Amino acid sequence: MPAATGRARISVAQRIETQLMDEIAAGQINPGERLDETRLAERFGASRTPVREALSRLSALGVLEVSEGRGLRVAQYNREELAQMFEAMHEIEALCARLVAQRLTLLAKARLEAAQAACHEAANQGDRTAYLRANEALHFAIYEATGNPYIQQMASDFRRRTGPFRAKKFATKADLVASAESHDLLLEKIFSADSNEAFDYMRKHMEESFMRVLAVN
Amino acid sequence: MPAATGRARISVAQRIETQLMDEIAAGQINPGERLDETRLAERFGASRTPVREALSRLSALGVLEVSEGRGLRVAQYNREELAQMFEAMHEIEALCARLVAQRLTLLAKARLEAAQAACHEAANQGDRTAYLRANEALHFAIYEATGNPYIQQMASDFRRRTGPFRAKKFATKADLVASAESHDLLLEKIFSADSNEAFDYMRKHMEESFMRVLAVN
DNA sequence: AGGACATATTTTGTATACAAAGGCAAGACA
DNA sequence: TGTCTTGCCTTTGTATACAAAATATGTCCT
Repeated sequence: MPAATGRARISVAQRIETQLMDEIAAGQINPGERLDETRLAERFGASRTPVREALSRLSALGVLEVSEGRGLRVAQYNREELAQMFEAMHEIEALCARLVAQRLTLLAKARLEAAQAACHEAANQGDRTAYLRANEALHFAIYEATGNPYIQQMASDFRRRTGPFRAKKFATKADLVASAESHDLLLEKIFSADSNEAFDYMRKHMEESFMRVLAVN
Repeated sequence: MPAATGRARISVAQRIETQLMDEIAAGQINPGERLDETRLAERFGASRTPVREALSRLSALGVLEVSEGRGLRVAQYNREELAQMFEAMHEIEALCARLVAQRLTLLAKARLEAAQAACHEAANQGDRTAYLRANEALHFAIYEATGNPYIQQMASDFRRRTGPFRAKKFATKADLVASAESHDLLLEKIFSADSNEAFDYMRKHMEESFMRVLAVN
């Protein structure tokens, strides 16, 4: 197919990959759901080749897994696996918090504060969707503030993989507000430049988060 | 990779992927080197399709990167990027050491000791190739001993990505012996169940390692 | 001789065709 | 009625063909 006109050098395979990734992270496609190449090809108006490429990459990233029988499914975890994955994410996030506390730049601090403000606004309005987005943005801002793109990447990957399971965790407005307040404390620790405190608090924050996840999964 | 537990039905694409991964990690294919689909297809006696799948997955894993112009190359890093990547690896390894110290099982301990014995043997014989393999095995044993497959995966990925740069680091027999002795201390800390000591010492060990890498890259 | 334009070649990306491996269903036999 | 077998059919994996983009090459004109 003639590549899309204009300067968009994005390949069909890439488009499909990011689209699927987004839908999976947002929980629009559920864990365990099977992905049929032919159907996807049809849906995206492309052939199976770019679809396969996208699926292949996603499975390399651990977002998809090979089904026992055959085919690819959105990765699905039992409670133990969930716990392990969240443990990994906790550790990475705590590591990030420590690093940020150690090397916070003014720019990064400003970004963190802006992200946090967005969280509070969404929480106060009880806008669940907006809060989810703002929450993600805040965490990504923390990763970015480490100044280490590899750590950032690693943390982002985990957040994406756990996305489907965290999506349902915020039920009420009170949940949102509580989460935002927890962020306040977290940022306070980070800004205090006490890296150990930041590290510990992030672990605490993430554990709380995981308990909520367990409650709904 | 969650290698299928069932039958060993290996696809051509998988074979190519692992083969390339091994060669890259071993430094047989150098960073910056360009990978030509057609040539690889020829070499593996397959068509471009499975080659593309393998390359695609490897690039998703960060082992390959898209060249500025076009095409895929083995990922190549300048000194700053190298430092960042090694920092990430250091942190992950230190994290592993801490976790292992916290939750060491007898089986894991036995495995670690066996791996360490293999290191010593290779070092004493001055067998560089054998030492490299034994060294890798020891580190992988540490990852495995965390009991967390996701952390294990993450650490393994980093080790593979940094593989090409660490490959040349052991020049003399003395280097090997020194490394093996450093491992002795590391395992001692881990076995002592003092997770903070293990964490700190692993960082130290990795820093030393990185200094060597910088010297040759 | 030098530059600009055109053409060839290389290379990537996508589509389609084809083959093989399981699963599923229907029918046969106990 | 239950189970086993057989054949179809879906789905995956690989090959090949085709199209588009980019770079390299060459030629022509000034």
